[in-house]
Amino acid sequence: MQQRPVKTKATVAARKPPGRATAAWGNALPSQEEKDELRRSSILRAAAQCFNRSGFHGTSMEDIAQRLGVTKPALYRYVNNKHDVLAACFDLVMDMSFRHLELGVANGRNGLDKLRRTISGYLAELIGDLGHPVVILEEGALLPEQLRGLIRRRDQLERGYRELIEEGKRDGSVIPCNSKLAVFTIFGAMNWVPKWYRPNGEWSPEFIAESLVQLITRAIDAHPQPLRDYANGAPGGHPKPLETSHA
Amino acid sequence: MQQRPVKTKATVAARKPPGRATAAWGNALPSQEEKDELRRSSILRAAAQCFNRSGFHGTSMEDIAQRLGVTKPALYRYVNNKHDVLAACFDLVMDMSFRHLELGVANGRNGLDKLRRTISGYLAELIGDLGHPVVILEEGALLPEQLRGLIRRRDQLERGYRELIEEGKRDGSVIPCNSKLAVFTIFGAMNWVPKWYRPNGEWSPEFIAESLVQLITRAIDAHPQPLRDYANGAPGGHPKPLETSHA
DNA sequence: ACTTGTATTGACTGGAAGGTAACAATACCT
DNA sequence: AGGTATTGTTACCTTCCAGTCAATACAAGT
Repeated sequence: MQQRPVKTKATVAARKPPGRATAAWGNALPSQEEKDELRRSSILRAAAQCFNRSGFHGTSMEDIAQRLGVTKPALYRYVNNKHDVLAACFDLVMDMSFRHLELGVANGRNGLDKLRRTISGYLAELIGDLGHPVVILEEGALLPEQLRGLIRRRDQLERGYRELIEEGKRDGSVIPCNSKLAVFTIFGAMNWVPKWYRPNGEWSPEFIAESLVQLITRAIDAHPQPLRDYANGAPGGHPKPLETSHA
Repeated sequence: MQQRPVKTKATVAARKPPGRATAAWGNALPSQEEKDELRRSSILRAAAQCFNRSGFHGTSMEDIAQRLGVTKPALYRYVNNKHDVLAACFDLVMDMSFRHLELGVANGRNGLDKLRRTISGYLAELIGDLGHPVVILEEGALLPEQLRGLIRRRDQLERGYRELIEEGKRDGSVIPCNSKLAVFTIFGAMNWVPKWYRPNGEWSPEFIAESLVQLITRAIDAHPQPLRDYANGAPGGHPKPLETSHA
């Protein structure tokens, strides 16, 4: 019996288990569904890297395949089409964003502290692994219904950020300000990172994440302190590839 | 005698003047070169709008032509190819950026004030006319030599910003901070504007530009004051097209 | 070794888009 | 009106790319 290729999570779940022993090796080695999902997320990571570099339309499916050492048709066993790949990337970014928002809300002591933790977590993950789907640009490439879904989630995320700012205003940790504009400013500063950050640069990821958080949140901090640990003096630093320079 | 189409400024300058009277109407109506240049910049404006919305690869030459009410081949009378259009757009952005930097340097009273004026001027022009070529994204679409030129100019611009920050550190208007990171943060916040700003929104361009400048520069302000004129309270505001929401 | 289901590929198709060339229309001068 | 430079269009060519399919290599159980 020839089975159709596995494409979506739903399809994966619907496949009936093969006749093979289902729990040999104590489930130590990945099951069929897990292997599929592993490959699928590999594709998403590679796609995100390409999209970040060249944009959606500037990336071909062969580019993605090449990065994985396979050929284009192999991808289509795990994804339906290019638009779904982009949408899935956006989904992952939003998942990650909400995760850090929840962490910040849970652990922060006041509005500003919650916001700091949220931003810090997001930045750390963003910087630590650019393979992570950033893809904040190119939303316009989504199909209309996909775009609607993304906008709904992004608006929800922005509301979460704004609520932290409003909370900070009430508890006195944040200055009076327009929370919408503040969030836009914060998002801009955060999402600009992939434009200039490159691994093997002159700063460690931790330094960058921490410094950026301090810089960004100082704009709305009711009791601004001097920045800690700022690397001052001549940047000097290591040379970088020309493509991104910023010297 | 059939003349080849006019493409570049150089080509335009090289054309010998026609036998027609050269200064009729007291030069009140545009000369040939001026007409060409007008149409050329119309193309660049339309292209920039398309690029901002859909990215370089997501925009076809027919999209640009349609926005101008002509057909694709008409464009090629004034433009060599799509990459040149993109490069020209970037050039215009850089011209504008440097113009405001020089204005800020000339008129500001100290480092921070110069920076404020620079940012304010840039933002005002950016917001006032989104037709202005923003195109900050999609640099990767440039051809290698074009990219080299852009990076050189952008690095120069960033250096100009950094020098203002350093000056502010010396004169006490700016806190000790890493000027590179500060500039990246500022650029991110500024260049994110096209992502969320739409005309006919709930705020006036002046309000947005002024509020953003205050927010952004407060991050490195040695003597931060409360924000002036911030629009507080419930955003309420007018509904916006769904595509961009941010509700 | 044989069989069965899995994973990947080479070859192909249709459509979109950059770019060109010959032709048509318009404006402008005499 | 007639001629001429200018401006724009229709038709076309070529390249690139998303997506498909039949055929092939691979893995694993028996």
